[in-house]
Amino acid sequence: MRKNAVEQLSEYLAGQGLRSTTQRDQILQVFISAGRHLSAEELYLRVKKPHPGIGYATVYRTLKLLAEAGLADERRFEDGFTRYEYKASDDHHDHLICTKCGAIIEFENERIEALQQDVARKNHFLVQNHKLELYGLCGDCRKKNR
Amino acid sequence: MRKNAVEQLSEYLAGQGLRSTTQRDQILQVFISAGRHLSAEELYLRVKKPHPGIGYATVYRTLKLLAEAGLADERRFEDGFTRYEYKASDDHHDHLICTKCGAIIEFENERIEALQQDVARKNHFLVQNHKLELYGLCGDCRKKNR
DNA sequence: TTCGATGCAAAGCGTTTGCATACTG
DNA sequence: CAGTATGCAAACGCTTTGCATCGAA
Repeated sequence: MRKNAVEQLSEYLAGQGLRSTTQRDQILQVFISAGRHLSAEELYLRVKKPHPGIGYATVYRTLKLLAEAGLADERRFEDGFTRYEYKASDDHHDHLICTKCGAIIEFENERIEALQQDVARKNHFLVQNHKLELYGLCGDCRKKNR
Repeated sequence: MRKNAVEQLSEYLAGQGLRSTTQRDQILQVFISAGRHLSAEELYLRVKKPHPGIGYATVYRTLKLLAEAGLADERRFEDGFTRYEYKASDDHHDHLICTKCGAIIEFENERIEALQQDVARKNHFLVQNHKLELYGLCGDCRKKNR
């Protein structure tokens, strides 16, 4: 866990005139330690174990908050629901997604990003954000298929 | 409109033991002539004008059918609902999406696709499909912003 | 003590489905 | 005729919201 994620949240909250709460801290900690690409439901279930009183809505609200605070990225994959991932400061990456087992592999590729900028420039477009997903079969599923 | 799209649908239906209906043909024709990236609702509204009797569900069901028949691509953008686009046989492309006015610009870039294959190969991954979306400001909106 | 945050349940919203009826093959 | 397709409305699944209560500042 990044050493000052909780602080980063506190600062954001303070700056917005919002309040720090135990629930928000609990959710943030579980979120960070739980691994990537969680749906709201997955996070809710994980948070619920140590903190049974927590409500579904609070998880949703906190996740949106984390996204606003720059601590989480919100992504919709093709499975229809929104997943969140903890956002380390400047670590941008894209995804390989196995259509059979659901595995999600991350990758980065600077050359692709550079080409994206070329495309944008040619279209007088200013890129703020992008999303690249490759759907297919992961190594394991390819083996099993044979 | 591609000259034999209706035939292509008929063939698919026949092959699957399904039936050709006037609604399916009407929806397909409106879909093709209506331009790209339609949501089910947009298509429903457009089909409704000339064919008021048509039902919402039929549009949804037909759209899924067209996707199965290979005549349409189903995509979820970040605005939360599914959009469909008419699929010319081998015309693959990606999207620039303006976060301000909603404009969708298409592009193709072979070098990016080649690099995607490299990434996949390194991860023992077999790509079946991919999705690249660049979100940002289009030329018009950049001008207006100043 | 004020006003934002929480938890619950209900509402929203796009999409899907059950069912009686209409129509294709 | 048999069985699929349609249209309507109700159901769905994920997400958001209203409201009374709780708790941070």
